Amino acid sequence: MPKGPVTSPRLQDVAEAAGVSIATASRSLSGATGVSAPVAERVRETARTMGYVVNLHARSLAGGSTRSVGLLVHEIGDPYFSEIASGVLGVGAREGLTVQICHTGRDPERELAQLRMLIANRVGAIIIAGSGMVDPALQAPAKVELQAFRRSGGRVAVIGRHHLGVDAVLPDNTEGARSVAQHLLDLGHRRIAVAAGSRQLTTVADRLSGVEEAFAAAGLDVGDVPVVEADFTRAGGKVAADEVLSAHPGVTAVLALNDDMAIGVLSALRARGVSVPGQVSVTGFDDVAVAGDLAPSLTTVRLPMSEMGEQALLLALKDPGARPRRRQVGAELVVRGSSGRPPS
Amino acid sequence: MPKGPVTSPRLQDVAEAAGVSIATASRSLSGATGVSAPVAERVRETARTMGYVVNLHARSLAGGSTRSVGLLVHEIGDPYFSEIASGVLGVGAREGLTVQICHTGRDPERELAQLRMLIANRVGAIIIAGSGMVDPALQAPAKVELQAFRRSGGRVAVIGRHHLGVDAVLPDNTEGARSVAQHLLDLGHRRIAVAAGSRQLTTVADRLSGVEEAFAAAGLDVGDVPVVEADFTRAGGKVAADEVLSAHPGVTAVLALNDDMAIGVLSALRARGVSVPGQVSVTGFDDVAVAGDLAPSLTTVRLPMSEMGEQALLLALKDPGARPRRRQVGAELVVRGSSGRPPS
DNA sequence: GTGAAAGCGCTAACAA
DNA sequence: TTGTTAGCGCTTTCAC
Repeated sequence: MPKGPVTSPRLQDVAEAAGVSIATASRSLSGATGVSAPVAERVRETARTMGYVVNLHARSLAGGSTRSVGLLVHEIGDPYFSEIASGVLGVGAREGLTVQICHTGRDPERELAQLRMLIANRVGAIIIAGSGMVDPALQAPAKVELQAFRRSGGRVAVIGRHHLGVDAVLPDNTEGARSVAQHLLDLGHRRIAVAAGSRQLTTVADRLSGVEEAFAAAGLDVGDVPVVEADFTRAGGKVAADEVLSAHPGVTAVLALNDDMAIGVLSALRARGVSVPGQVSVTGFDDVAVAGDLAPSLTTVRLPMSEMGEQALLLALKDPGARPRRRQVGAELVVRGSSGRPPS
Repeated sequence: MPKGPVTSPRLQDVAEAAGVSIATASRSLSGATGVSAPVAERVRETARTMGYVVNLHARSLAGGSTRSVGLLVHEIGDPYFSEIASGVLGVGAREGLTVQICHTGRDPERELAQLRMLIANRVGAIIIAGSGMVDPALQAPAKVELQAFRRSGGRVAVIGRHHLGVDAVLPDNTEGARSVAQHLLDLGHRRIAVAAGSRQLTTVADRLSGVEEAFAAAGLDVGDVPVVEADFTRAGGKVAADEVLSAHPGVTAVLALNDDMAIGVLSALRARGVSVPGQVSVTGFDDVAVAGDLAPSLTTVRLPMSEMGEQALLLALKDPGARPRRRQVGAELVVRGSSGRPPS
């Protein structure tokens, strides 16, 4: 952008003003050892009065190191990702790192383009948040890029299951889904519909398998359980709810595979005059901040998103291990007002 | 971070492999003119097969220009800011810019530190989102820093704050607040409490003045209207609601100055068994994505957050004008289920 | 159309 | 403790 006469003071200028060499000035300002205290202080003072700000591009070019990380999310406006981002920004600030955030829009091509951009920016670490794809082929180009990045010294961590062969923070999607399904079964529900996102998403696949596990253990025929696939969003939840109501009118509970869909389901049920949980129970997954403030408040599975973001960055910052590390994080059932006994 | 032997191919390597000079290679890859088509294509092909990725630090050092922008938000986990960020990331991606996001936590000191970091990163533009402080002294250091940044060619735009003397996207807080207050008056409410954030925030001050304007026009004594000051958050909304119920039991409507507080108010009222809008009406401000999905759905004032983010970046990207530009954005009343006539 | 060479602002040997 | 100097990887005159 700036193309004109950009004129910020350089280290050179500070050094001259302070009457020292550029090397001494550099050492003073970067807090390195080997400078006498009074000299260092004088340099810092001159820099301050001149409004000098180090040029990090020059620093990282010369020093070879970077103090920045990249974060790839599907959509920052989505609470799931914004809470993860919050965690990442938090430790980033603590560690003095700058964080570059990019949208992928769940599109492998855009993901790849943004990945390249981050690599071009020579970030020290890349965090990828959000579900992977069940089909490894879709992520193959990204994998190639990432491995080259790691070979050249970059660190990578992902949140959620991926076929990327890197450090990962893994929420226990299967167990979480099993527990919320079990919760509905315990309440006495037998006619349960699942509102799911695309089965191409590993998150959906994992959660679905947890649900099926619980159903199977309860002696239900998994084949009989309607699984409605729609967008993994609020709008998708509405679509799914409408389909459930029209195609499976006897259903007494809708188990949505994320909170966003659950909110859409609640909204669609309200619009149709179906009482929750009186006629139909609804559950979600993730426990986004607003889940507890909905009416009825949403029964869901809590994932510590912010903490997952923190963990991912911390993992990436660690010395690289010989093989990929995994940080399992718990998924805890949170029972609130949207689930109850089925109508008798 | 990476300190070890980082070895990505350099432009030099590509040039050698393609059998051209480094200058020609540079021109070919940056899409500059003055290279024959076949040569350019050959260079690009070699670069591709070698996995070459330009080093943007080197590029901006040499070229003096940057393709990155900084975005300062109070807290990315807050939907208000995450929706703004979404807009910024959107045009950023379209324009091929990287976006660095920082938290300020509404703390002038952290804001200043993050600002310095962005400047050190030599971003081309800085976007600051979120309310400013009524007291200009609190922002004085930031203002100094920003002006130096602009003098050295940087662009700046703010969202929803004044006093900084830069391009600004300004939601019409006063008019929006006036219209929602008028809405409550039209419904017949006379005993209205306001749930406000700190009056130190310009956003709060502006919205408050709109509310008072409406009240005064209706012949109400503004001094009689209880204004409860609390955190400008969900938790603050709960606190405010509790205080309203205990100190001003006759109130028939709570006008919250943002949706976050309104959600807290709704939650507190529900906990106390107060029906909305039967006994008490509640209104918000911002229209965050979830506002329409609450129960009752929230009457509020819509701000086009995502669009505000887009506008701000577009403004910053424009050629700098002689004097600060302002993009006024409308604040539109959205009547939903949380407001109704006062109990008779 | 292509190449040689001079920096961009800084860090990090190496000398003194 | 301080200074000198050689790059980091790239863009961009200026010659050819």
